[in-house]
Amino acid sequence: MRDLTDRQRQIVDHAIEMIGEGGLSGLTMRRLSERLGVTEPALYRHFENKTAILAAMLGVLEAETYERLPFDQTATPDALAAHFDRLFALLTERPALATVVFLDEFATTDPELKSMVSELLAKNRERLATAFSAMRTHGLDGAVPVGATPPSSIPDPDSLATLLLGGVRLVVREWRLDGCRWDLAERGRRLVAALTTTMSGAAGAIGA
Amino acid sequence: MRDLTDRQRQIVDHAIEMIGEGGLSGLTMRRLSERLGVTEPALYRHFENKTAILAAMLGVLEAETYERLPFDQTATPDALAAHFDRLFALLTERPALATVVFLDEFATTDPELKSMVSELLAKNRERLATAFSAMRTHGLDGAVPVGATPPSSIPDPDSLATLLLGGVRLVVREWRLDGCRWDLAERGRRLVAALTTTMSGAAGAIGA
Amino acid sequence: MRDLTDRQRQIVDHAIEMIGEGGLSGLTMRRLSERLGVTEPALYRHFENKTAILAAMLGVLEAETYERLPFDQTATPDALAAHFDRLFALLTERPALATVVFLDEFATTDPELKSMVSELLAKNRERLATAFSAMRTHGLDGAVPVGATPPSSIPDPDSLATLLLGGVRLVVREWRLDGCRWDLAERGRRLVAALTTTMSGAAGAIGA
Amino acid sequence: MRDLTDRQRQIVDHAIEMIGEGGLSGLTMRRLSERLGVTEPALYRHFENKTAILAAMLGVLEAETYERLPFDQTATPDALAAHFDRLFALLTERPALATVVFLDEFATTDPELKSMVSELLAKNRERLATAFSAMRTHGLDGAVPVGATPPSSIPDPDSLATLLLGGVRLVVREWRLDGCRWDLAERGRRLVAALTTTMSGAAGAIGA
DNA sequence: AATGAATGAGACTTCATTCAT
DNA sequence: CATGAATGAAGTCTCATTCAT
Repeated sequence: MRDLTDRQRQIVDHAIEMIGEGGLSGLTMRRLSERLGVTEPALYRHFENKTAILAAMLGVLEAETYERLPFDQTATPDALAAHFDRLFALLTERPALATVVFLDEFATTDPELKSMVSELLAKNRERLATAFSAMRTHGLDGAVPVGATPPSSIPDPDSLATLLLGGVRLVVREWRLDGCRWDLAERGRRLVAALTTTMSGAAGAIGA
Repeated sequence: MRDLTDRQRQIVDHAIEMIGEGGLSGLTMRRLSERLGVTEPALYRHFENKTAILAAMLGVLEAETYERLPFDQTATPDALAAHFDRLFALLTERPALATVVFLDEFATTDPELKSMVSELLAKNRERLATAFSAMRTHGLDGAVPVGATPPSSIPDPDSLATLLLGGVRLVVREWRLDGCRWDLAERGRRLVAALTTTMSGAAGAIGA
Repeated sequence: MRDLTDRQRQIVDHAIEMIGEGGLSGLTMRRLSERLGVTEPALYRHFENKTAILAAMLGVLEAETYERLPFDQTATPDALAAHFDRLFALLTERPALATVVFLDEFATTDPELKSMVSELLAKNRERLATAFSAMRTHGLDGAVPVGATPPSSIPDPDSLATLLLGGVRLVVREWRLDGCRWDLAERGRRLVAALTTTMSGAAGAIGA
Repeated sequence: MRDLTDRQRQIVDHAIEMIGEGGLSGLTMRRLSERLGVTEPALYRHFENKTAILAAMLGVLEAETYERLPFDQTATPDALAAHFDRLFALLTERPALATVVFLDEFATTDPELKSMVSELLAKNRERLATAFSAMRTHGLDGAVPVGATPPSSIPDPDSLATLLLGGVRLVVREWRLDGCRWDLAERGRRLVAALTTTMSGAAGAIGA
């Protein structure tokens, strides 16, 4: 994903906002150009396609999400919670992202974008799964010395990752559907806690 | 709107299939009529407009999903697992539903549909939440006598419901994105198990 | 080429006329629809594509040209002359055809049409070549009895066909470029005569 | 307009190549500028507009064709054959010219170009006609002394010129349509021979 | 109950060209 | 001499919908 020019970045930003407001179908070249105060053909000087705009958007999202939400080296429940706290804060601050980040509509529209979304999704889940794997190895508090018996009761990291990511997606989605009227951060924190405390209980049971 | 005629039901069925193939944007009145072997105006004999078709579709989905997937009275982890097993079987058998059931695209298109989707989603989650509540009250095996101390380590039923529902949605979504090429039932079972066994561990720790 | 409906035929006729006036680039869906007194989308009820219209046009041209210009069984110079007389009369009567019949622009626009044009051209030339072959076999007046030595001085039928067809095409083209201001039939007759009399002379020389 | 600058010449050359590849509609200012490695406005430094480029192109073609294909003073069949041999060699070497040289599409686009094409065509034909006239006067081998009775069987020089030029154009066109896959020189030689030998036969018959 | 024909709005895209820098 | 940014006009095509029959 080559670096975007200022204008390109501007276009992408407006596109995100528009999708936030009216979904993917709310983003048309015409309306996008109007919002930028130019005519439609002007957009084509900066992007080859509408698809190119969407692709750039995915790139920006990936960069922004990953850079603004770096994953802690130490994979503890607290680190996880902090990570998602930052995510919820970001989405609260810029709700349009909430529509776009979890954008599965893309999948049906353009085959080219389909794989991009697919990959992005997979990468997200793998990062989480890796974190859960680490917890299994080093203990939930990261304190288990190397070589010690892992608390094997922590199950299938992949499934845990799917549960957490899916849960987060769902809560964000409901928040959007409800017009962002309630406190996403609070509800989200409870969600993440629900998983991590359950795990703590389970791990503690064995560790005891 | 209730009690669809045969023809209406036929239309809705084809619509489901078409959305399964090409997403919401893959469903056009033209293509729908072609698939039914009639012309477009014919559709308007049976439904007022496209929105009405989608609304009817949601109704059918609700009925079909809920009727074919009755919730067991006994809210035990096993009952949950069985429930979702049935869901995965249904989706494997008729993959088009996988696209439609979790259709959030709807939200952006039509305000009328938006609330329908919202409600459907909420109802789903509440049913699950109720189940988790019951587990908290009666123990995971449903054997805790009324009045006994609940295993309080089972957290926030709403969050658990969101995690499970979200996780299921996500796994189904990935399955579709991958072209339904892997075994949804197997992967899904692992997912549900991941949550219930974690809960068992936690509950057991305290109960012991 | 399935039979065209009345409306389709109407569209094709107007298309021919428009190409006659402004070349292939003079034919736009917008202008075509305007001339028919309808809006653009109406055209798409009758033809899938602009290409489909052009293809139908080629079909009509082939039919009309070949049916209105049947080739005499007896392949004599006079028959040839008569044939082309009919062609020149047809073009004079409906000059738009002159632009379309020899339309090579098609070749560059649409790969699908390219082969249609190619074939049409080849068929035309082959018919002529067959006629020249017959002359070689049966004599220019068709009177040489079977088995007699052919007047071998009549050369390469294919080349003769190319010369004649090419000459006719060129004269028609010049006529169009000059705004159809001179007598195509007269000039065309001289052209055909130039070839056939030359052949007569040559054949006579040997036959003598 | 005369005496193109280096840059102008470069532009025209690329334009020829592009028309060769995609027809007149394959030549756009955008693509032309891309191929030259500059932006569009740069082209307007060198030519007033697209028409000017095409006009310059016609000029170049005329010059190049006529200069590289000088007409022999002696108008004999052999000289004609040699002339066209050189033409076929030129086209084989640079097939793009084949599309451009006989470019009648031009006629429909721009009235200014229309007359240029018309004139070019006429000049071509007249040169040939003059040659045929000379043959009529001086005999096919150029040996008939001035004042002798011309072999009157050689008909209408104008028509002969049209036949030959038209035939050549057609054979070149078919060669292009077939993707330049066969030997143009060989096929072209046969074509020219077909006319000249026919004439020889006819003339010989009388001359004898 | 269905069709044939049409429509208004609007989708994405391309073209030749211009203007300030 | 060239660019970056933009434009007006126009291109083909699709969509949901309507109306007379």
